[in-house]
Amino acid sequence: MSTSGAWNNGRVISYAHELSQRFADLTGIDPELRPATRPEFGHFQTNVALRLAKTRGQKPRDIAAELVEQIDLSDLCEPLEIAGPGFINIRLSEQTLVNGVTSLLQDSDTGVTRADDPQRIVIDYSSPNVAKQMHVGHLRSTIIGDAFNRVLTALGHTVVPQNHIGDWGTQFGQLLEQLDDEGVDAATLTLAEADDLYKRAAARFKTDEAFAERARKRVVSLQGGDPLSLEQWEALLAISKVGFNQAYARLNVLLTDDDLAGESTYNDELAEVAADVESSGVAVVDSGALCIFVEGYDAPLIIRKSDGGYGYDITDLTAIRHRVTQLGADRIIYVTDVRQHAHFMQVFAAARKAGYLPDSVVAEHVGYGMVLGEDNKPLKSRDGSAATLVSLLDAAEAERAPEIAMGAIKYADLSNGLNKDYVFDLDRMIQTQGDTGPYLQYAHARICQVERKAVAEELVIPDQVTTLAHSSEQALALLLSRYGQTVAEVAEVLQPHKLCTYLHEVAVAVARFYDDCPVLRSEGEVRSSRLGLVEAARRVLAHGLGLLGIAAPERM
RNA sequence: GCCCUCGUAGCUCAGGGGAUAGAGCACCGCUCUCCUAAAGCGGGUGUCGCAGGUUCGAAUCCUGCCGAGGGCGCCA
Repeated sequence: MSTSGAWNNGRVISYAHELSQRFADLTGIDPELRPATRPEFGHFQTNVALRLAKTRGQKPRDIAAELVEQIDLSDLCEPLEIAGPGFINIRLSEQTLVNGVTSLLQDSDTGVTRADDPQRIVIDYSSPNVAKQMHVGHLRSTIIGDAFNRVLTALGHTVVPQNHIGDWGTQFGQLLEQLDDEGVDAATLTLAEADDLYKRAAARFKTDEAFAERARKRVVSLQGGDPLSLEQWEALLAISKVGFNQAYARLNVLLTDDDLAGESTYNDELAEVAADVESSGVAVVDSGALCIFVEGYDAPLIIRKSDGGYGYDITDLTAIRHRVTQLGADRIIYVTDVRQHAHFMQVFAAARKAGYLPDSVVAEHVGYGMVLGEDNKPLKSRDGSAATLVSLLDAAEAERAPEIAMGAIKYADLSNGLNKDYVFDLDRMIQTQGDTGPYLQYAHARICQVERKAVAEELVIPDQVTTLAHSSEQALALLLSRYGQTVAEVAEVLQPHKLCTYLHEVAVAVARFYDDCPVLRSEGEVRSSRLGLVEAARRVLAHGLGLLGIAAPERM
């Protein structure tokens, strides 16, 4: 690779990677190549000389001079410069930037390179509760998980989404009793009506002891297979799916009914798993309950409750076993509320102990923070319960066209660090100024406009560029060359905001280029190259927004 | 009590061993007979919560403390 320049078997390669490799070959250490912190420092910088100074016992600037003498980057770069205490500053040549944009234009994957070792990756996300409306928390899980799905798929992995819906909890006893008491046929309800009915049932459960007793018994009979109860349960499931799918369609997420794998899925395996961990000695009976104690945690996982029932600990454990043995997962990603972090860490540890999660399989919990209202408290609806997902989508669509509104909401959610809470500020997120979804969409739409006019003038959108003389052209070209690497990083660290930050930088560079460099009013080779550059930028924006699940409209 | 996360500009947040700590918003100017001004350009702010330590170098790593939020046996 070290002599292949900007090309690698026709695939787009990262300059950062290439340069990094050459310094590593020469020095034997990671050069920690970084984008330059200031434009006058060039395009990239490395502190490798500073870091070698210690072991070599030489002055950093002397080492830098030595390295600059030895390394040959003339096929890619301008002459290297040594600055400050011993930094080596690297500036790519215009020809290198030109080649980079051309290779991007000729790459059907827009610079995203497929993984060498494609994996089967299970992502557990969305996970709404049956007979309840989706709320803000599900919004986050759904769009974050959807972004992971798209990013990992783009890198060539096989993603197996698992929508772990809450379809088997104790709430069903209350629901079914309430249905009977009100004489309601579950199949006739909407999801919102079912939600209301559940709220009435939950209120009664707290105050009406006779009702509570009936509800508890009803759970037992449902889980014992009572045909009438099962029929009602299935009806609730059916109307819930309708509601979920409406929300997924509006959000344009990839989930389908094929991805449903609710809690009830594992019901038949629970007794077997309990028996297994008990006989292997991984689980022990403590205070009447079957428990797995994990080092570092005071409280055990409750595999089987003292009353003989099963809870979520064993369901999650069994789900891991299923995902490893049946779904063939190499990596499992859970996208849930950050408050469940300790729970999943404990479940992973227990699963390793029980032999359900081999060391070869990576399990990760990605926790996200709360969505807050203007008052900095969890976002609530009028009645004090958590705000529904539908109400948020409605509010946004009242202000903007659907694909802009959804882009605004998704970008606002994905562009913050995941584990932080954020305030749902609709006015801010729908603006086209600032670090927002609509700003990125606008940058894309503007490029489309230029291209439409070009085509109307019977120009062709080229698949190569030949000259990039202006600093705004070069800045954009350099940024575009970092796209594939950025996507790969997001896949590794599971932090979508890094892609958001990158795409915002691209949009800013596009806007600046747009102001500085007329495309259609330029001529000849310059015009052709600018059309090519703008097309490369359009592809990166469209592709990147696509990975975030955000539409890239051609007009706004 | 134990554990986790967070504390960076007036506000919302990036950055997580390296050069003068960056964006966006807000505020004040400037730029359309010119591809969408839904934009761009210019203008200035910081005890990086506090105190020690490690290092040639710390916002970044370590320890302690302060502050905010969260989690800790039969709910999910």
